[in-house]
Amino acid sequence: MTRRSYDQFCGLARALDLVGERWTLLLVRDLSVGPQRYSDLLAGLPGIGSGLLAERLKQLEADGIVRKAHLPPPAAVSVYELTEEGHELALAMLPLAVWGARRIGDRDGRLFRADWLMLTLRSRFRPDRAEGVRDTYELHVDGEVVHVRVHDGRIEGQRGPAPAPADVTIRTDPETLLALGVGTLALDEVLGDRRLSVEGSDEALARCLAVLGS
Amino acid sequence: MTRRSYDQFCGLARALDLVGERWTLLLVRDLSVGPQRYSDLLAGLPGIGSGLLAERLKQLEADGIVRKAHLPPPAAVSVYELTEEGHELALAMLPLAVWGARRIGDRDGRLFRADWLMLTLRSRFRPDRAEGVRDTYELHVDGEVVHVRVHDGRIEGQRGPAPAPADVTIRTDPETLLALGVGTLALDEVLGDRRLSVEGSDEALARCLAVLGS
DNA sequence: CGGAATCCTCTTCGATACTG
DNA sequence: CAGTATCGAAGAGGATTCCG
Repeated sequence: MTRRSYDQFCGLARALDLVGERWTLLLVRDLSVGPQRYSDLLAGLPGIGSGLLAERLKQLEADGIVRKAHLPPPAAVSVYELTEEGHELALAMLPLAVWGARRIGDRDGRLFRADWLMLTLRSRFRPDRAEGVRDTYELHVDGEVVHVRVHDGRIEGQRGPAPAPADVTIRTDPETLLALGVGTLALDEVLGDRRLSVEGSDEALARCLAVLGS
Repeated sequence: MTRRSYDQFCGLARALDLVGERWTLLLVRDLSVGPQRYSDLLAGLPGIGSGLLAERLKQLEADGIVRKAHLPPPAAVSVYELTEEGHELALAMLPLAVWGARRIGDRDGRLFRADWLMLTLRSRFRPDRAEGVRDTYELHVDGEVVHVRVHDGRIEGQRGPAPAPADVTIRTDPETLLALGVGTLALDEVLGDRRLSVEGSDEALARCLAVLGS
């Protein structure tokens, strides 16, 4: 059970030794939005197979990238979550995700989950424009809801609807949102379009645009 | 010969479909320093196996990341080089390389090549401090020589010694240089140290430090 | 039912040998 | 030198079983 290694004194080779195997980075992606249970991870990655998921999680745990946490009763379930190192990794793989998003082509029947867009959304975040902003933006895409909270110059995504009424609510489709995320489409180009609809005060919308770099 | 795909409408999954297989990103790394012949690539990646190298190159070529070029006579050899897309990829994988470099531990007998440090070196480059700088820095590490040229606010690495006398020449060992590259060690900490020696005018050295973010 | 370990088949990898 | 061909070994995928 000794893991294969490139055995090179090189940062990239080392990173690939740790997280270069099949499924590993996608696991980190899914956990980067928030803790997940084993069965949620399994369901969220069609094709992985239970044994492989268990093995990958064990590796990530051994490497200090993922940690198992137990939610207090009455929930009393155990979840997997990223460690601090894991969150640094999630940040480091962002440019790769953006590179891929620019070459993604048409949807073409591929699986889609709204929380994957957290990645591209995070990549457009401009901390320098977020000073003093404390907003919640809700996103409806393809029947799913996610929201992001901006506060203290940071951005944080979550699955599901916002706990309190959102400052801005955006409804759109995966293709449009992805194009916005990678910058091949500007938000003003689709504002009056049927591909996208927006709710919220003009002020909040202006902040949203600024913070997300449009 | 149909390639396996995650089949997800997600930038990261798409990137991994394209370059997530074993050896692929290391190939891109090696080509990011300059064109290479088939046999050089093979020799530079111990363990890859000739068949796999040929297949990966074919895939990368089909995806527009790598291109085959024929050098004019009398050299008359064919080499592989990155396309524009390939160079964008090389840039996008940099943060991952830095993340890995911070977790690389001790050398411990692992293979090392000086040109791999081009990656971490590039990651420390500060274009904003490079205005008007037109320098060449030569690096001697572990018996190998590489050099970087800074001009027009850009940085470019090459294997081998600098064509003209370098403005700054640095001699050090892999561990020290990697630590400098990821920022766990500051250059002034080792300047008077036996781990590192420097040649060049004080002015050139000051520019070198500024441009490489020390 | 969540969280795996096991078994079996198929694909991919790694190493060497071979060819234009 | 630039690749193909071949083949045993390792890894992946899917279903089933086990355990609390």
